Amino acid sequence: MTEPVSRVERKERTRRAILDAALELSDESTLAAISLRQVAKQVGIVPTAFYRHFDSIDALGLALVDEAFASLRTMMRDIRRGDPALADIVDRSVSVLVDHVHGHRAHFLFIARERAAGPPGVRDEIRHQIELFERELSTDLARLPGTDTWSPEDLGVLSNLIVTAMVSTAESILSAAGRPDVEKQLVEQARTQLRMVLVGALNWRSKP
Amino acid sequence: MTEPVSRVERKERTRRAILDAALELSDESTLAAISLRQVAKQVGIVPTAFYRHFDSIDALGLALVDEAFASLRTMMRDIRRGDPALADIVDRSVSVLVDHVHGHRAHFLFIARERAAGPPGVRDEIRHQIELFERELSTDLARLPGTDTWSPEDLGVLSNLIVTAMVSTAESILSAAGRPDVEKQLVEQARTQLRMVLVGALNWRSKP
DNA sequence: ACTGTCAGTGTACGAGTGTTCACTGAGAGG
DNA sequence: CCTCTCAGTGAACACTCGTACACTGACAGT
Repeated sequence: MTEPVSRVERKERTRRAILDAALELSDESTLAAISLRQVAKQVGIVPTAFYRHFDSIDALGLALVDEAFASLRTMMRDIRRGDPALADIVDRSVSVLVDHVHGHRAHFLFIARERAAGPPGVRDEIRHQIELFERELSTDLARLPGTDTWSPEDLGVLSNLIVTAMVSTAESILSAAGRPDVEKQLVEQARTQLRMVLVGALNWRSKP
Repeated sequence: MTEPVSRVERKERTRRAILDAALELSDESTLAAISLRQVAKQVGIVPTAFYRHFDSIDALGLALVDEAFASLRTMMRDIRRGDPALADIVDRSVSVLVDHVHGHRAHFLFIARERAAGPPGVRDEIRHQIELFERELSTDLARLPGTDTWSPEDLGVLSNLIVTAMVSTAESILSAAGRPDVEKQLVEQARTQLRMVLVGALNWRSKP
């Protein structure tokens, strides 16, 4: 079963266990309210051993942010993959988002919490990553037909609106866990909102 | 100066001091990470005296939520007051929002944090209050001309989108404190987003 | 003037906190 | 084989934490 246990491999395994433990504890509390000792107890190591892997809880938080956004990036790739048929781009985007929220529930929960309440460094990093998403979306939108008359500024503004709506949708879905009817309604709402925004976009002229 | 100090008045004064202290401490941390003793020290009372006013930190949190949303309600009234001239309703709404964010910075900061990371009871209450705002906005929108063809569901969806965007704007402005140029840009972005949504709304037909 | 109420005090407790330090012992490299 | 590295140990430190308890003394009602 667990035969080849090299030294570095063992260390990496413990590191993972620490990350998972912190993620699990973040379910019920904030990172700022989690103690190094709680994490250590959950992992099954002595508190001081924690320092072999991270300098502080804050550093652990930054590592978790990296991890969470790495999985978000694969989500974006999933959305872009395949046809850019404008007709069902909305349905496709929303359903991929919902799938990822379910598949990476802990990560989304962590980001949602720490975005507002995490240590300053963690908050800044999350804000920065979300900003990167907006920029990516912006260049994607620029490739769409009908956006010729748009100024780059307006494209950015639109991207921000869409990303904000999707972040909000993800957070709502998280808090609707275990109530499939509520979730279904939220998904339908997200679809409608995207369509509304799209209708607005198609009738928009920059510098009106 | 401080002549008429009746008993109940003294108590109320201490209660206010506790609320203010908690609000101030929330600037740098989450309610869940704030200790009863920190609050007591800041107020200048002994820790056990805290219980004369609140059963727990959570109860304090709920009181703060009530207070914060009371001031938000006056904001809504400010927006509604006066002419419903559709032309400058956007500019008016945004500028009132910005004014209130500046005038009640601590309250907005508190809500933004606790909305995502507060104790469950506090989170639920905030969510509920925001939902009430959406409903209010929904009935306001229904009074606007051109919404005849709208279904009540779509009105709710649109309200949610607008409220979400405004909440996000408020949070962004909070984190842009001390950088007037960034704030100016955010305000302009909020205006543009509302206009985009409005354009979408005017071209919308329910059940397309 | 006498008395009851009650906001605030002071002490004490057991439990949990981050961080230090010297340590152990299994795996890696020569 | 023998040494070096280093993930994890365990005791000890000087705190902070929430809460229980008996208390004081100024105000309010009679």
